[in-house]
Amino acid sequence: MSFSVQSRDPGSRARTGSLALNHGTVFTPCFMPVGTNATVKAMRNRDLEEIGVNLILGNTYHLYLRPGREVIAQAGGLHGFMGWRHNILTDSGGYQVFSLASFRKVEDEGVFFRSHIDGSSHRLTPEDVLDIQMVLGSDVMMPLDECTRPGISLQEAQVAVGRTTAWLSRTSRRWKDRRGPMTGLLFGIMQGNFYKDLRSRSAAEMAELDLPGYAIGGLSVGEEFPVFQDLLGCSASLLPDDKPRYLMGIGTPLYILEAVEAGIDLFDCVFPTRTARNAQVFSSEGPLSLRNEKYKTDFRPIDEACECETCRNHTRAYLRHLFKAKEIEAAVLATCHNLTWLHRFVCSIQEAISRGEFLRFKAEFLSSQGESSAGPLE
RNA sequence: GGGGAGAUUCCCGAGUGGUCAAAGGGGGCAGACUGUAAAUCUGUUGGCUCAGCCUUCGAAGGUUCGAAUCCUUCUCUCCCCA
Repeated sequence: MSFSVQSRDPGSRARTGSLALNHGTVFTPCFMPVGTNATVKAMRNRDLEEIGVNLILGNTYHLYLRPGREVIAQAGGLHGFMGWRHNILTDSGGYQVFSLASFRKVEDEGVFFRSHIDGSSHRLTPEDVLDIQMVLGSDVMMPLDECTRPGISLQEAQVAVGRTTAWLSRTSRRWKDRRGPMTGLLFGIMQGNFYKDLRSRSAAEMAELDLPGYAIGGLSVGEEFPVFQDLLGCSASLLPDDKPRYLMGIGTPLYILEAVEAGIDLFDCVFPTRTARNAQVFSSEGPLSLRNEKYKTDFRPIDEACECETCRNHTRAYLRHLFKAKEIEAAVLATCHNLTWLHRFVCSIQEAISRGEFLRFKAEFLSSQGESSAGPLE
């Protein structure tokens, strides 16, 4: 068994655990920075190592289109290609079925789509997607799924979740047939849109496949926070307790706290890296928009309590200047801060769970984030 | 000394009688961003007692129902010839 629960919070479903992967053991709860194109934007591998990151996310769809599986195969896999010695989880491209909806057509056999880069036509089956991830040498592979937007009808959601489940069976069969000693783990992905019955059915059908881990997909796709909260609680409780649970696509403090409370072990999100490039940074007092005029002569670090390289060496006023001047270093420093800050935040959550004080930690954190606990955190 | 071009809202710059508080950039200010088509995108950017009114297109006069746009004079800038 690659996953084991280490401690449980008495007041919630939160737990700590360890997940043994091919490139090292990951302690959970764990936030994975997103490195879609074989790089976490604005970060060098060494920067990530210094932060303490040992699991990042890559994207099969993007890497398939560019540089292409042949290049990465010749490089001996994605780790070697990008020079990353630690773990990589690869997303399948299921999210692009959602985010690039105007470019694709979904059929039972697979996804037909036009490249967002050059418009060329492609077809990817669930088997193709698994095969590509095996070429990449992913430590955790995600199956092709159909991520749907909020507001679709029950009938549409049924079709999508049925297809996702069927694709997962095919992916699982392929994985079991072809895996060797160093093959990465395959996780299932729950879908079901915002229909609890469908979520329940999806979970039950996934569990029959007895996979090493299970993910919740199709949340945080534009729904209101209470809707997210409700579906998350329900969805997480449907997944097996002895397997890692991965909530896909969340990464703000508030969402992470909700996820951990619901028993989630892994999560990933572009939010910390993207918003850093757009001048928004986390702090213990809530998020800061570094371009704002009020920081013009604010010579304090982003967060007095943060020990990241940015906070140790630079001020808000300097960061604001770099953003205003459109200097590359602005993105580097802000990204470094956000990933460090979030990593420390998740480490604190781990410690709180170990002490059995997760709910207290959550309450204290939320009250420290200014007047609104929900607004600025999102 | 002679000839020519031009002065527009924070900047550049379009506009040549009404639909112009004035296109488009830039800059400024603010907002968004959650399995990355994102170092991106959106809003806003004269004033006020704000569905209306006032002030504004180098300055001052004038023509006209009406002018940033036409006429006169002036100021300044740039280019060419002596």
